[in-house]
Amino acid sequence: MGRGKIEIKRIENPSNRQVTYSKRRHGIFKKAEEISVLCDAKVSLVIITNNSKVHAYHSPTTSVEDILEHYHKISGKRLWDAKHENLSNEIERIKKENDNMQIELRHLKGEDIAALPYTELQQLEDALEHGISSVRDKEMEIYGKLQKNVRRLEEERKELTYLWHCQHKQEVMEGDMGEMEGGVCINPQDRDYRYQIPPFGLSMQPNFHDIFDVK
Amino acid sequence: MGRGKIEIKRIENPSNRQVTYSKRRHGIFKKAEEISVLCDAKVSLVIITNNSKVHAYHSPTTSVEDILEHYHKISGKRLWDAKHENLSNEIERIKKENDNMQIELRHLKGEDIAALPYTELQQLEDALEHGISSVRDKEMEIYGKLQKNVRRLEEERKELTYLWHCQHKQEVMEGDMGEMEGGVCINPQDRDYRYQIPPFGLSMQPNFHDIFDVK
DNA sequence: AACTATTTATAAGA
DNA sequence: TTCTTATAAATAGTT
Repeated sequence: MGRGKIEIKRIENPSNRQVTYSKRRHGIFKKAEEISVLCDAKVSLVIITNNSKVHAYHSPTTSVEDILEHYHKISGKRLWDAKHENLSNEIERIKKENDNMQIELRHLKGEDIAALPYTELQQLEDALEHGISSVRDKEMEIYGKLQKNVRRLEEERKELTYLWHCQHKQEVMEGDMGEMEGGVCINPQDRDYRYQIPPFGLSMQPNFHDIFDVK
Repeated sequence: MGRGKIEIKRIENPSNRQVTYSKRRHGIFKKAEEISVLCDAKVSLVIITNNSKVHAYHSPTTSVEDILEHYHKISGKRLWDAKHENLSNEIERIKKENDNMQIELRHLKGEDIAALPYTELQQLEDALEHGISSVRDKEMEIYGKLQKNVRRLEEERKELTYLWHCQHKQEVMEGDMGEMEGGVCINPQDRDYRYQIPPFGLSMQPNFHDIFDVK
């Protein structure tokens, strides 16, 4: 039906193919509508081009879902039932896993253990022992780092306090009799923490973050 | 396109409708195949008559599922009904829950705690302390019941041994001088465990099940 | 996007 | 039903 007969095989020229697609799509959609009206039938027509463009026609009173549902029921093929079943199975599986974990958790927290046999109680006790010792190890480790941090900060504070002390003395002396050579005026070996509260605003007390940020 | 032009509206005469349906179905299926071949497109065409007969054409290389999947993705319409979405959502939710529990469990078992802040470690320790004390309470309770059970069985054994003892004596006496009145021959107050191993086959040792089945 | 020669589909009749 | 055939409709190639 055209100026010439064509062979039914892939049209290699892309623009020709595109033109033919447009024309024939229009045609087939019209046919689809006509058969649905004339013959009182439900029609679902979906076309996907090789560039993944989708064109679809569905007879007015019915949704895609309805038609496919019907199709899938009658054809006996499982379209999405399989998926549905898979999902359901997975939910079952995960829920079971969930329940087991829930039970284990509750047991570890000492709940719902009334009905447990003695041997399981002992296993539970072992697990808890192991857990608590791990946690305590970790706490000790953190505590150790904390102490090291505190010591380090303490050292720094002493150093700064000492330096401030020297500086102060020097300034006083400068006021009296001019410059003195060098900034160090006390033997470093002898230097010690003589000023409990540093007289400058900067607090040398290690704060929470300094202490706990130990990783 | 026929002997006369027809109006596109439902054909009321059922046999005419049926005839037209057959002819046009043949026509549209042919068109569907042609467009799929000529234009290298995937086609899904499903027709359902008002008597629920289903006729379908699908381009050869693709299954219904593929086309629907594609259609669903690209059109953004929901081919999968609410059920599916609900199932998917539930899976997501449960998986999340699962993950959280998994983490909590591992923590309680002393695993993966390296990166935990100190405060959480302390909470963990508290939880473990609480758990272990519950478990130990329960163990003690069971132990108590066990002891009570053992005592009870011990009592029963004594009783039976005592009774056996009387019976035995009586039988011996019967053999000598006939029947004696009553079965009890020793003051119950005085009865005691005089026979370490009962001489009958029935062992009075409480078995594992007797002891541990204490709920 | 129109046009039109030709093919194709099909309505009505047998 | 199915086959036939006159005719409507679709469309290939062209402009």
